Amino acid sequence: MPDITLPDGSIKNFDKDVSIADVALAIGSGLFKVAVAGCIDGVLYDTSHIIKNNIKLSIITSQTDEGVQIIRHSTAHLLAHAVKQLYPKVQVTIGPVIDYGFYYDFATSEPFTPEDLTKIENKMQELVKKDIPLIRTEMNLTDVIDYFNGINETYKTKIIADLDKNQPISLYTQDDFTDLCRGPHVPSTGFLGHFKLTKIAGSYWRGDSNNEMLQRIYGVAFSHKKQLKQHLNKLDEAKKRDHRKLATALNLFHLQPESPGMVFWHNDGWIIYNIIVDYIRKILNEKNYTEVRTPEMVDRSLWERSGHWDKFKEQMFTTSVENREYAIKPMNCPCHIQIYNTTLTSYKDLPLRMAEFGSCHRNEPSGTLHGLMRLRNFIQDDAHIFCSKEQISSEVLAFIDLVYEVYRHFGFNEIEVALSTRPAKRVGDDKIWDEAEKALEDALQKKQIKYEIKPGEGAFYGPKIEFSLKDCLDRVWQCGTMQVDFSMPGRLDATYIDKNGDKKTPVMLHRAILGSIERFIGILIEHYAGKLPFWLAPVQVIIANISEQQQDYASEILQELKKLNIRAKSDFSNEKISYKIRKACNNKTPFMMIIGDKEMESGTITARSLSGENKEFSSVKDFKIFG
RNA sequence: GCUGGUGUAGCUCAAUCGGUAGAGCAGCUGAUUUGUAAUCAGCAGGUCGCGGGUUCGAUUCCCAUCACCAGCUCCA
Repeated sequence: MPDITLPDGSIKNFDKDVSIADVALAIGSGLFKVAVAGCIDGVLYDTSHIIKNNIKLSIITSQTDEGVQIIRHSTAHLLAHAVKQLYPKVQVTIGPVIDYGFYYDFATSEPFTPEDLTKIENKMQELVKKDIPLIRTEMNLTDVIDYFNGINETYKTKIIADLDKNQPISLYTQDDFTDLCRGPHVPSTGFLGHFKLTKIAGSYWRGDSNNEMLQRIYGVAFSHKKQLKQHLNKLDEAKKRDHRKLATALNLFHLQPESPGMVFWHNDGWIIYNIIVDYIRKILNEKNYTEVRTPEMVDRSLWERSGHWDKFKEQMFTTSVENREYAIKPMNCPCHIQIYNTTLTSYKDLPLRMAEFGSCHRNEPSGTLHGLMRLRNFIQDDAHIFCSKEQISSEVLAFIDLVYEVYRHFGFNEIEVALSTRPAKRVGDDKIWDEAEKALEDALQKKQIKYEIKPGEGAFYGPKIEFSLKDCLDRVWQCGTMQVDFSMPGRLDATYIDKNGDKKTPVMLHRAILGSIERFIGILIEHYAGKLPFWLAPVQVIIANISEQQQDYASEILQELKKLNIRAKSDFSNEKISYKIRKACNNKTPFMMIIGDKEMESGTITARSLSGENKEFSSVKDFKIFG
């Protein structure tokens, strides 16, 4: 005879054991219709779960986050169900929930086609209409293995092998389809329906590229049609922000097959590039960095000593000249140590901060190249800080502040931070790694920054803090980084003289704020949908005349703007003003100054912002950005 | 690198069930002299990604290759 306490504190009493669904119905039929699960003591259960004891219960509806997660999970099962009905030979593997939806990996010799996707989607809708109940059963391990072997689902038996052998294993059955699953699930397929299959792709069994390839189907799912529609619209909008499309439209750069992963910067793109470099250079000067420039191509022997030849060889471009083998630099660090080593350094000189806008080449796998985001040649706002162990903490802390300051200046507030720890392929002993990882972790905790730990993802010479930004399709790209390196200075014989006159090996901090300048520009373009803020816009002002009579006067205005270091251009073409405005808007130029007889007579200027707002100024000198 | 898809004019996209391609925008020329998101007309523009094969004939079919797109794996 359970007493059930609801979240509002009220207690429902029942004279017999009840299911969560019964409780929902007792509260109201409206709630019953949207109840997808129940939560007891923080654990989620199906609505069919029978309650025997006095407990606290909250009903999970399709309106809540948890409810939507369950809907997505059940939709993945629905997808597998539909696929099995249409293609009985296909084997099912796993189907987890992801942001906005789900995917399901299938093992099949015949890959799915886009036409299949439509067919599968229709079949899924058919199953939704039938409102098939999802029934949970439990079995012991051997029975489950027998069952899946019996229906020739060998991947399922492999998954079961990894499960806890002492726990009963739960299965969910909908009609003729049964899947291994922890649950919970919606009561019946009628709770689903607001989904769309979005893409087909290959994936590896257990995420290992040595394993066989599976066929993955991605989908999005929501509890309401409106949300699904909104999401699909958002994706469409996001595609319009794609930096590759915008860069073509705005004539910023291009890529071509003869040099995959390497950029041809056009004038306007290169202007943006230089503005960014100038800004960073100014910041570095304030923060007491020096700037250097080192060779692009260095003899193999240096890379052997630095450890790159051993750990990084596949990703380096090499070339031979006069029987000597060279590598085009993938990183600047060994070269910076060469400069460091040319002078005898005292502990008083530390920390020594050496920056370079260094061009790096890395032989990235062809399938990973992606616009400006993933290139084979890019320039980093790289620097190496040579310091003593005692100085690590303050340098890392100062750098974290600097990263946030710079990102804010560019208009970014959403920054993801991760700590990547020692990889399998590495140099330096574990004691050194312990110290290095701790140094970074302490700094993050001191700054009270939320971060994710990525085990095994550090650089081969040291752990790193990663600062990442998202692109328009929510893909995360690492930009800034701070890496502690106790190994390379020693390998390349860097030393300093300490207080007692003894030779010591400095610690080296590898750090970049923007990371790759190219990638950062890609993210900027998408972040602003091409409408860069005034200080970054390659063309800041377009002067347009109404008719030919004002052309000379407009030319004078143009010259005045240029004298004020404003990047201005003219549009004196034989077009109507509305056409010129349209053109400037399409080019995302922040301001126009339209010169007609009125302006010529009064000597004033009227500026028009990209959003269409007009403001009058008494002279060019008085012009201030607005809007 | 792996799986699947795509590749036609500067851009966005048609067409040809095998008979060497067409539109809009951009460009150029001319007319128009215009007041806040497209004035009109004309012209020019393509070895149909590159290389083979089949065929009387290939942009179209087949093979190979390169690049791009999506995802996976990787990623400093």
